[in-house]
Amino acid sequence: MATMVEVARKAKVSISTVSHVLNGTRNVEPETRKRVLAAIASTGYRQDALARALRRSQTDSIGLVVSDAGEPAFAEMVHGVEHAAVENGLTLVLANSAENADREKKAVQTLLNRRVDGLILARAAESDPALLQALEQEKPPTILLDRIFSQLPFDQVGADNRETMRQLVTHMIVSGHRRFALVAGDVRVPTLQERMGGFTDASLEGRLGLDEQLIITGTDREALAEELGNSLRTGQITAVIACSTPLAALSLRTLARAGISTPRDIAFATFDGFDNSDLFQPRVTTVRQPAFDMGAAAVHLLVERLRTPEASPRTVRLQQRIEWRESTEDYRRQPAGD
Amino acid sequence: MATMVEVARKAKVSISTVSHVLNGTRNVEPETRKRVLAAIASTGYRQDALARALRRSQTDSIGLVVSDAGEPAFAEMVHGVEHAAVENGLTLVLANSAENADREKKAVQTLLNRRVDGLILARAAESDPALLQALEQEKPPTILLDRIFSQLPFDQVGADNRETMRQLVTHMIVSGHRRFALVAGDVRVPTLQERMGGFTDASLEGRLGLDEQLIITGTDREALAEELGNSLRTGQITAVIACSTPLAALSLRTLARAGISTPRDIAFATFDGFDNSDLFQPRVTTVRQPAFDMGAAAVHLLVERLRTPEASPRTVRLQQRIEWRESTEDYRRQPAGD
DNA sequence: CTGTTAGCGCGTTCAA
DNA sequence: TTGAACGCGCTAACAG
Repeated sequence: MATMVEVARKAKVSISTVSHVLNGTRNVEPETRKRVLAAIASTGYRQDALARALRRSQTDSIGLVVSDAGEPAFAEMVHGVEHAAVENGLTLVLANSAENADREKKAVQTLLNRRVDGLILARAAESDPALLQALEQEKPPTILLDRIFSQLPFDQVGADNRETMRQLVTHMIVSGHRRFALVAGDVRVPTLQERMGGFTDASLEGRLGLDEQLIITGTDREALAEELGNSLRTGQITAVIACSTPLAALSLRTLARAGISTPRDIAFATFDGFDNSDLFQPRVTTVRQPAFDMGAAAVHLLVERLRTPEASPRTVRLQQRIEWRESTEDYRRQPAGD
Repeated sequence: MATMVEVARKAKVSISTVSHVLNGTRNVEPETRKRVLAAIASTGYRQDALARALRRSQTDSIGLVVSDAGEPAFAEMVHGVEHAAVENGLTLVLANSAENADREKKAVQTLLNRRVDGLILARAAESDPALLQALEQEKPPTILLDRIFSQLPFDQVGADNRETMRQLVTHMIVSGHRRFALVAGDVRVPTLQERMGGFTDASLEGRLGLDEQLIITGTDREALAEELGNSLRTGQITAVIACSTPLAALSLRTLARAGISTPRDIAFATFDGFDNSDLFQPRVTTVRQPAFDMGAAAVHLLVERLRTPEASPRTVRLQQRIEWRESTEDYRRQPAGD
């Protein structure tokens, strides 16, 4: 690899001149600039971003830690982050915590060692609280993505999970449902907690009895499926709501095993959901996360933060859209009480 | 940020000793090592990967350029690459070319400027041939992922697209189909070309007439849909095969618009396909790409290449699995000729 | 077993 | 308008 020295020699200038034409950081005689450019072309010189970063103490790169690169919603977020990053002249360094506190910590360490200019964290469910405290100490510019912890002094971007869930459930109550099963999953995850919160809100407003709201929580898929299956078998429940894509898959599978189909026998809705839902049966009513936009928003917040490090933290909540489909349409069965 | 100098001073040793306990690169008295470790902890020192990389001319990072971060198959590849990367102590720098030659070139430039130790490329369809030539010149360790160009002197990993398509079509011919529509899409993409090749192979072996193999190629979605729609309306075709997820979506949508349903009226199969296919109707027969494994394989090849730069290039083809489902099962209509 | 020191390739002051 | 020279933080060769 050619370095500046070779370019300088070839162009018969000093390396400082080369640097300046490269960065446009001071005026240089058109004539000499031309010579330099020619020398660059002929040597195949390429600026060493490492040395440059070391010297400027700025890498023009950001780190992104996602908790599950597998889920489509996260993949879209990554996509959005990458897109907005290049738009802002930033390179993206990606790490995956696989929902594991230890890997998450290591990932953050690695990224910090690489001197990324900023960090975007979609935190793991069992994330070590100490991690965030440590970050508060060192205060590298950090954005929390998707999973919002409201009392934290960080910039954050998420979706209005609680409100959207409230709307979803309210609508279903209005159309006659009274006995719900909410497949909530791991409620240590703030996102899922918010969704559960929205369900509770709507239940209160709709004056649902406690026995009419079955909330299924937990980490173990088998256990979740079994609990759902059992309660389905009572025949009371008229609507199932899943709080994430994996929970939806699990729920649909459980429904199928129990010989229950939607929308004929039961109503069904989910958050996040599946791609191309309108091509397939059952057409599932889905709360779509603006995942791409969330990723992009995180980058924008980060860029802002880099510009004004002392500004007070902001939380951005993006709106979600409810895509109503047949799985919640065909409600005919009325609960016994009516 | 604390530097080695501060750690050294605090531990009353030289910076070289600090470096050596950090990297375990030479023996050091347990006593002094302890002092150093203590100093590191108390200063909150963190090794600067930039300076280290500059000095060693090795970044322990790899660059990945994907052509469409949106498609699930690519998302899975990214996932696989990331996973295998950390396993090998490598950090992943991600870029997206969005199927655009220009962005792809810029991405490669950026990555090279960052002095990544190696490159993994899932190339864009309209990728500039000059790009690869340039790479051959500079020869940074490079792996071509998913889209294989057989005559190129690079390590490559792909799937056995041709063979799998041949099997798929042969099986369908055997079960009685004779009039196919292949939605092939942009056949400049090697992957899609291979799949088309497999279709032709099977047609030959199955003695299909030329009028019995409708191959729909092109870039414009509208045009593809229209051509498929038109040929569907002739009522001759008994099987549609889509060569990628977006093409499958487009095909299913076209079928729906034409009032044709699978498997009742027509057989349907696709490559790549949709997540959780077994939960939804129609249950689509799908050739599943081992995307995660392909990503991981690319990293392994890269690590090998870094170890032995002069070894001759290898091409790895991973096997694909055909997931047979109902969309190809229910074949009753026989072509008029039988 | 430990310390001194010369760069890695750049950006940036200071002087001319 | 240009050049000389220092140092970012680190590794590794050399010396002791």
